[in-house]
Amino acid sequence: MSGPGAKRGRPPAFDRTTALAAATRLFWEHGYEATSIGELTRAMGIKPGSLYAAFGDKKSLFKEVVHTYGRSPAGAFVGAALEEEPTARGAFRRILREAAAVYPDPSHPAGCLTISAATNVTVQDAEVAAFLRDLRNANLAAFEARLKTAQQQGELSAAANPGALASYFAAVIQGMSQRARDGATTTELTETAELALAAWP
Amino acid sequence: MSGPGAKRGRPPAFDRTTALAAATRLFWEHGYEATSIGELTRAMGIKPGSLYAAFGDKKSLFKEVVHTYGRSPAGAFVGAALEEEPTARGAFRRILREAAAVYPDPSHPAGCLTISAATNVTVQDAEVAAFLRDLRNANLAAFEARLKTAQQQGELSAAANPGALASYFAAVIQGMSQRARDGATTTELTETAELALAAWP
DNA sequence: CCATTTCTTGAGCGATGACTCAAGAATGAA
DNA sequence: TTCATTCTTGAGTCATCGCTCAAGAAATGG
Repeated sequence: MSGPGAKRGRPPAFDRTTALAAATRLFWEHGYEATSIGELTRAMGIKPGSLYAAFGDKKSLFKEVVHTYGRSPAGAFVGAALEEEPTARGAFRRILREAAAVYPDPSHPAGCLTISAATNVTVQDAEVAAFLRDLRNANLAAFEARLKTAQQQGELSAAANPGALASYFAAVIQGMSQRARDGATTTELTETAELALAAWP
Repeated sequence: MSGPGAKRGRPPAFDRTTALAAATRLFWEHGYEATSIGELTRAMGIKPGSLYAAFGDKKSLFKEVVHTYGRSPAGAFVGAALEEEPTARGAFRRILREAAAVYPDPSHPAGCLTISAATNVTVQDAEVAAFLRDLRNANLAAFEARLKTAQQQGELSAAANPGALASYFAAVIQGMSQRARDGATTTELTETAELALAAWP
């Protein structure tokens, strides 16, 4: 008797989700190139052969890590605020305050994986750096789009500059991630967030 | 006949300063670990033996690079502004505007070497990451000291929070460096700088 | 001239990087 | 039981890593 979901062959000896979470922690903490396959297999509790069979090569594993990170609470709060908050000002206030709470949270590595995991790469891994940079610049574009909408709806004055504001908030958020990795606390980053909001026109 | 400055032995076939500049470009662009000895020797125009004789090991070379970078225009403008400007507000205005001009300058790699050259390191090079982090946090402390002085001198109101302001400006500057590496232009970063200054109490 | 000193050079060291593969083990299907 | 399928395992691939060293070359001192 076999259920409809029964798989043939030997079943995997590890849980794919928890293994991916272990890989996420390592990439988050040390970045793409500074995390070796040996460290990954040890943390994930599997051998190289199993890793390559389940996730493909190192780049594929990293991209899957980034993808799931972007759907996790620590990675999705920006998009959620942009979608859920009725006003642009409310959205950026929430983004900055949540960043101040999330980035130094000791339950995971400090800062934002997308911001800091591929800063230093060799030439042959330039593709990985470009992958994260495109994600960051897509976020910047989403900021600008939200601010332009606010301007059209009258929330933001016609004299305001949506592109400049978007670039400013992006810089502040990326800086907050860096500061969290340098040891800044939630209290400190909350003060930064409130000061940053003072620039709202 | 020998001049008083005459050195014995075979003279070096390369200029130490230009070789160091070549190493600086590589570390600035790719970071500490992503720059190999092979790339360094090729860019510096010397062989490994000469490099190790002249600069010690890779860590020593990197620290010397960071040291000279900190004395170059691109690395010294922060300290110069803090010392030379009569008011704290003038100092931070100048720092932010110069950062907007320097970070995307195409005559050298984008951003700040101290901020981005050791973000992703393996465990055995944690010392290098700590070395740069200490420099960044020393800069933060200098910010706070300057703001406290301004408060004592009456430039800054007693209600203002020097520590919070220092942390805020540090985050903005680190974010501007990141944004420059992501392709932000001087125009864009100048707008960021002006918006950041709006937070001044 | 020769001796001494300093630098260059090319070969090569051991360790580690990402990655592969044949052989064995664990399952469902027939 | 036997087969087919899927996963695990350990050994091992080649390339590159940081780094070293003996031998030779280029300078000065005597």
